[in-house]
This record gives sequence, structure tokens and C-alpha cells, in this order.
Amino acid sequence: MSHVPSFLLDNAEVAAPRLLGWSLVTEVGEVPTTVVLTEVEAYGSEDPASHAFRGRRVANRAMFGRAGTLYVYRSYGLHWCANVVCGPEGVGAAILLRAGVPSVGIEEMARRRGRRDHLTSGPGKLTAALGIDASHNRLDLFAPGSPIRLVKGVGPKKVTVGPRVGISKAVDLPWRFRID
DNA sequence: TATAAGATCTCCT
DNA sequence: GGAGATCTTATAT
Repeated sequence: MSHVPSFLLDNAEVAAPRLLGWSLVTEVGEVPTTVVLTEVEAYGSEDPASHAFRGRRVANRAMFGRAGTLYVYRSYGLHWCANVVCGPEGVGAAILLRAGVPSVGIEEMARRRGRRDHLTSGPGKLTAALGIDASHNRLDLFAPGSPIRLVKGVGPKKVTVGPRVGISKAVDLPWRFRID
């Protein structure tokens, strides 16, 4: 049994900003690593920019799972991007984790990234630093024994809202949320 | 079967 | 500010 916070059952654009300030913890190697989430984007169920828009596929089936499920996909053939599934089961909504601040295991993240700066300042970098890849797709982020978990943080003071990045459809929706 | 485009990052200038 | 790396899926022949 896992304990999924109730706000994750809400629509993506409502749930997304509430994830800011939460910690993403991974224990996929010897050393645990944690980042505090500072930038996310919402991908809704009726959203042309969402992978779920054209329906259920093998690659995106994680998006149609329970809220609190991890959805990992490959971006541009070489990066992994991580999302938190939200909304009612079966609707296909998720929150893309775009960036964060390293808090635990910084040395390990620097080793995985092969550099010491810009460790987690983008979706692909975030997954690389945390050691997240396709093998973690469909994981339950709230199961006690899960190698990747979300841990509640302090609520953000001021949230900046703007248009999403890198998409070509529904570009004007202000569904990108970040804190300093 | 083929081709194009994509929720990106790094390195170079 | 621009090109290249390189995989998956959608849409067209």
C-alpha cells in the first residue's frame, strides 16, 4: 500500500505547482541522491502537447496508471525524462519534472553527470544526475520500499508561471511552474 | 518501408 | 546562437 497525496488526483495544471518544493529521492546505486524540485510542467488529458493525447500506446502506458506512478520516456533519442502521473487512473495526465536543486549525494550526481556544474538544471540532466532510466518506468513513487520516491517538502512561497518549453502545440498554455 | 519531428543537452564559436 | 548526437512514433508512399 502506498500513500499518494490527494492533490495528485487533481488535474495536472492544478497538481503540478503543488509538487514544487518536494524532494525526489533515488536509491539506485550505492549512494542515495536527492533533489528538491524547482521546475515542473503540466501535461493534461485533453492536451495536444501531451504524449497521452493520441491515446494509450505501449510506450506511454505508464501515463494511464495510478496517480503517483513514475513515467519515463526517451527524449530526442538520448535523454530520459521523468514524469509523475496524476489525475484519476486511466485519463493519461502527468507532471514533467524539469529541474531541481541537488540536496543529497551531490558528489554522486557529479560523478554520474561527469561534471560539477548544471547538475539538475533540465529534464534530461535531472534524470541523469539521479540515475533514472527506462528500467524505472511505472514505478510507484509512494511505495515505502521503492528505489525512487517523492517526499513532501515545504510549500513554495512564490510560484512563477509561464508557457511550456520545447513544444509545438498548445504553446500558450501557462502550464510551466517554478520557484527560485 | 521510408521519412520527419520531437516535453534535450553539450560543445563549439 | 547553432549543429550534432541518436531513438521512438506518426504519417505518408
